[in-house]
Amino acid sequence: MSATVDKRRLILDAAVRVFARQGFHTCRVSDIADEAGVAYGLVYHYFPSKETILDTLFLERWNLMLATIEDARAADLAPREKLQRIASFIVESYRHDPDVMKVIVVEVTRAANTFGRTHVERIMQAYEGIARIVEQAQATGVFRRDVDALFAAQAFYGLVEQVLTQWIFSAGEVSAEEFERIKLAIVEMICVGLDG
Amino acid sequence: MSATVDKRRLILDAAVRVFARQGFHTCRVSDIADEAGVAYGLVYHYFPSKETILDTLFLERWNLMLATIEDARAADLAPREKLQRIASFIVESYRHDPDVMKVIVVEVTRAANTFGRTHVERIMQAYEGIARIVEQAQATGVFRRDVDALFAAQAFYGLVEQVLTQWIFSAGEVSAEEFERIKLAIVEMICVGLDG
DNA sequence: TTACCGATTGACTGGTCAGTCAGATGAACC
DNA sequence: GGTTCATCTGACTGACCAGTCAATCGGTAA
Repeated sequence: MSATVDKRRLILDAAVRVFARQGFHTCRVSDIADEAGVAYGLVYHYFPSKETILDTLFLERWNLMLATIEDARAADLAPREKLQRIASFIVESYRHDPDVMKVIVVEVTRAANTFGRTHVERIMQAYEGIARIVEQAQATGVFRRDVDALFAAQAFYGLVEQVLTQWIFSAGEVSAEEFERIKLAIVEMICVGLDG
Repeated sequence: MSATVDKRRLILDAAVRVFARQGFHTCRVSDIADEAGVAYGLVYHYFPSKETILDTLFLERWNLMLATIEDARAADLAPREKLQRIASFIVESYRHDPDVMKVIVVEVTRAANTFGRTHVERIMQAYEGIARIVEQAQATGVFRRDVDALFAAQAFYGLVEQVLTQWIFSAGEVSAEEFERIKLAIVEMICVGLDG
């Protein structure tokens, strides 16, 4: 760790870009090294394996997410505002660094079935945190009681992830208005539904 | 194509199991051949590449899905029943062959970003079909008009996919009651929302 | 019986790439 | 100058695997 540049960080940031562009399985470790402007071997000085890099990237962001969910849950706010905070956090995460969210959604969340049993647990923690918010709202009568809380949490998270997927697919720039509009639309959709 | 066994079909079915178990990138073509009880070379007699096998599996099922969506849209039913048909089709698809749905959710959506631009288009067709159902329901006043139809379609599909993901995660058997319960819960959630 | 041809076999090849390692660099300190 | 140690370098290796291909099998028809 020098005063000039943190090479470890440099490698992580490069890896995000490469994973987002080429996909985890398709890219080579040398691509990451090149993108970071660093020698091949240095990657293995800081990380024991290619997969560890992906794990690190995922955990850095996901832990922030879990913290946000817990903060929202514990906050003195209406249930709707709590969900709003979480939706906003995820949308802002994408806005600030689309590549990280793309990698998380495409490479980790979806792939968690095939490998990394560890991550499944961490991913579930997010659902459970959101479910707890729903339960509390049901207890106070703000939300209907005849919906399973975990199911509601899945609906919420599923919608958010779908929105990100849509942005990832379209590959074009998303406008500031779109970000703000969607943030509100997500919560509105989940709370009120389609019936007119 | 003999009267005894269709080897091509045998290979496709084996591939589904292998992809679901090991993941597309992680498995070897020889794993597929072994699983099918067929010589390695025969795989390449029927398919030009490993990726083509995945494409074929995806298209077989996705085309059924697009047909179901179009049928539902054109049917003389309440909008809610139309959505119900689609949700039921996907849930039943999972019930009947979880491996196929797992591969589609996990591998194809992932691949759609990195390569296979073709698939993105086909995937979008599903959203658009659902969106058309929503639009029609908005036109007749059954659904609220202040929700973007494509966004509503995403919410619907996102929830369904999330439910599948949950079942894939849990890796245990899902009961018949659970399947029926969830089918209804999906549509209820999308139409009515959480507000009490 | 023979000739033909698609189905089937599995050994082999050529290229790829994750991870290793022996050594270079340079900063800090004596 | 010399010693030490973390940082850094990139050529190399060993394993792996998608895809090829020459050979064999077996059914059909002349």
